[in-house]
Amino acid sequence: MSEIRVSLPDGSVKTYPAGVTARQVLASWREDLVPSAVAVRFGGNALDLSRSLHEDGALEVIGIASREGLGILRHSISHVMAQAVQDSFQGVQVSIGPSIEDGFYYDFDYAETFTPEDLAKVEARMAEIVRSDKSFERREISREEAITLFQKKGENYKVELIQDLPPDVKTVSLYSQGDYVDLCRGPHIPSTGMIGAFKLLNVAGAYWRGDEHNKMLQRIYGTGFATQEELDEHLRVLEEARKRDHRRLGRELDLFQVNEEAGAGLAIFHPKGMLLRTIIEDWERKEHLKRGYDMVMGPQILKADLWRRSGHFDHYRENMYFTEVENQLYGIKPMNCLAHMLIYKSKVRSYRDLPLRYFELGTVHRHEKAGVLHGLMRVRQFTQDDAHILCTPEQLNSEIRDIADFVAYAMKIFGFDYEVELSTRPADSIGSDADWEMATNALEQALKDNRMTYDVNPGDGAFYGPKIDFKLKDALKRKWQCATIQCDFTLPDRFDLTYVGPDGERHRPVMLHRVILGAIERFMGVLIEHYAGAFPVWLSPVQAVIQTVTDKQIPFGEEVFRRLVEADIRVEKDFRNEKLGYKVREAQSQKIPFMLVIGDREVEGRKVSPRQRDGKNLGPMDVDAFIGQVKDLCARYQ
RNA sequence: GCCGAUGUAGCUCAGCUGGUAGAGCAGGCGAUUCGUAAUCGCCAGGUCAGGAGUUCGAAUCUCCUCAUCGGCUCCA
Repeated sequence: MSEIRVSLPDGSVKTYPAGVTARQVLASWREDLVPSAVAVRFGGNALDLSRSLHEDGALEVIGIASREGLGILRHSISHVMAQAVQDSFQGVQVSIGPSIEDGFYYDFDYAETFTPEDLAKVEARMAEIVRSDKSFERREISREEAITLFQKKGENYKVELIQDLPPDVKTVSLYSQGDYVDLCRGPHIPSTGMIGAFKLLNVAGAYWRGDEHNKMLQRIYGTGFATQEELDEHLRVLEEARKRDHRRLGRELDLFQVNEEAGAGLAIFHPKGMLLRTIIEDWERKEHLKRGYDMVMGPQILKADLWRRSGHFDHYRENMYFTEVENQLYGIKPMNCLAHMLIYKSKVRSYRDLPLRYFELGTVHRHEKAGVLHGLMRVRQFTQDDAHILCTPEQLNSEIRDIADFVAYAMKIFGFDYEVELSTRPADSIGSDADWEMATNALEQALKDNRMTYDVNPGDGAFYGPKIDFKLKDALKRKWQCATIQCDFTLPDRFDLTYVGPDGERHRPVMLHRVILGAIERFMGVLIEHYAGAFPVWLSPVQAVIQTVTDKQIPFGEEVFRRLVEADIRVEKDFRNEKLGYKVREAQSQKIPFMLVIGDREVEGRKVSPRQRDGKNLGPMDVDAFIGQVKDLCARYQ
C-alpha cells in the first residue's frame, strides 16, 4: 500500500496511507481542531474534511472562525435554504446560491412570489434540517449523467450550467444533505449541525446570470454565523447602518430633501445642507487654486452637434436630456468636458502653456434609470468637482501622480480610507488599440511610481478611455466610488486640439478627466453616513449653540452671540423659555459640536461653559478662549 | 428599465374581514423662569400619494400613474 507525506501547519511532516481522509489527518495531528474545522486547504485546493488524500502535499486547516471558513459555512447554509424552499413549496427550480460578503443568497425560479411569511416558514424548515444534523456528502458523476439527473428533476438552470461548462470538464460534483442533491463545486461543512446561527433577510429580484435580457428570478438573501452572538452583532451593525442612513439624517438634521413633486433624483438643499455644501466647495476652490488649476465654467446646454462630435451622442445619448431651442437641438450636459475643449481651442497653445488644468464645479444632468435612484448617492442632477488637464504625453505621468496625491490628501482631510482600482477598455468604446494601450500604461505606471496598491477591473473603463477609480471606505466599511482619473486620447483628437512644440510643429495634447470628491451630492451622502451626522467642527453647519438657563441671561447671551458671529463661528442661539435639559437634548440630537450654557454664574464671570457633543464639560472660560479653541480645531482645513 | 414590497398629520406609526380618521413627538397659545438628553395644560393640523373603477357606501377591493424602499442591470 502506498503512502503519502503530508506537511502540517506546524512544519512537521507525517506519513499516512494513501486515501486517508483530511479529517483523519487532522485528528491525528490536532484532535482539538476537528470540531471547529469546516474544511482544509490541501495542495492549494479547499477540500471537504471527508475527502481522501492521494498525494503528498501541505495541509492547512480552514476553521469556522476564518473568513474562508465563514464563506464555506454560509455557502452550506444556502444549500440548506434551497432544500427548505423546495421542501416548503412545489414547483421551485433552483439556480445558483453562493456566499457573499456578508452572507449568502440563492436564486429561485418560482411562479408565486415569496413573502416575508414564506421566509419565516423556510427558516423554520431550515432549523429542522440543522437540528437533524445531516452530513454533506460529495460524489462525482459524469457530465452526461448529471445532465440526465437534473433534466429528470426538472432543474433546467442546473442543466444549462452543466452544458455551459468548458468541453474539457468531464465530471461534475454533487453535494447532498439528506435526500437533497445540488450541483456544487464545494467544499461544504461536514454536516448541517455545524450551522450555529442564520437568518433570512429579504427577497429581491435578480436576473438569471445577471443579464437583464434573461428571466428575473427571486433571490433570497440571508446570513449566517458560527454562533448566535456573532449573528446578533451583525444585526446590530445593520441597525446602526439604518440609523446612519443619510436620507434619515438629512431630514432629521434638516439638510436636504428629495421631493416627489419636484421630481425623482433631484436634491433640494436646505439652509444647513447648503452651508455644509458651501464649506466643502470653498475647500475645493482653495485646494485647486493651490495646485495650479484655473477655475472655468461652461454652459448648461450645448448644441447637439457638439455632442455628436465628442462621441457622447453615439455612446451616451440614452443618459442625456435634450431640449429644442429655435429649431436647434441642444443637449443638457452630462459631463463638463466640452466647454473646456472650447476654452483650450480659443487660441493657439504653446508647449510652454502646458499643462493646462481647467477646474469646474460643474453641474451635470444624467438620465439615470428610475430604479437606481437613492437619496443623494444616486441622483439625476449633480455637481462634480471636475477638471480636465491638457498636457504633453511626457507630462502625463507626473500629472496623474499629482492627482493621486491630491486624492490622498483629500481623503485624509475628510477622514476616509480608500482602495484603488484600474479599469480597462470596455466593449462599447472609441479610439485605437494603440491609444488605449498607451493610456492604460500611463495610468498603471503612475500608480506604480506612487507605490499604490491597486486591483484591475477589466472592461470597466469609460467609453473614451481607461480610468483609475478610488473607492472610499466609510466608517461601516462600505465602499463608494468618488474620485476617478480618466485618460482620454480621443477627445483632443475629435476636437483637433493642438499645441506648438519646441520644434515649431503642431502636436496633439493628451487629456485627463478627473474628479477628487466626485459628485458633491454623493460625497455629502457618504460624509453624513460616515460621521453619522456628527460632523467634525470645521464641517458642522452649526458649530455652537448658546443656551440660556432663564430669560435673565438673554442680554449676555446676545453679547456672546455677537462676538462669535464676528469671529466667523457658525453659531445659533436658543433663548427659548424651556428647561435647560430640553435645550441640551435638542442640541445633542442635532449633533452640534458645542453647547454654550449661560446661567447666572457665566453672566457674573462674563464666561461661557462649553459642553462638547460627547457630553464632556470644558468648564467656564473666556469667550475669546472658546473662539481660540474652535479656530484651532479648524486650522488645518482652512 | 426589470422583480417585489410600500405610500394615512411636518416626523414615527395605529386603523380587524368596506360603514363618516387616531396616538406620540414636532407646531401654535397659555402657564412655568427652571443648571447639562424630554415641565404642564389647551388648541390646531389629513382630497388617507394622484387618477379611474366596483359598491348604497372605499384609507380598506380592482386597474393605471407617480414616488419611495430592498435588490438586479447600470453608474459619480
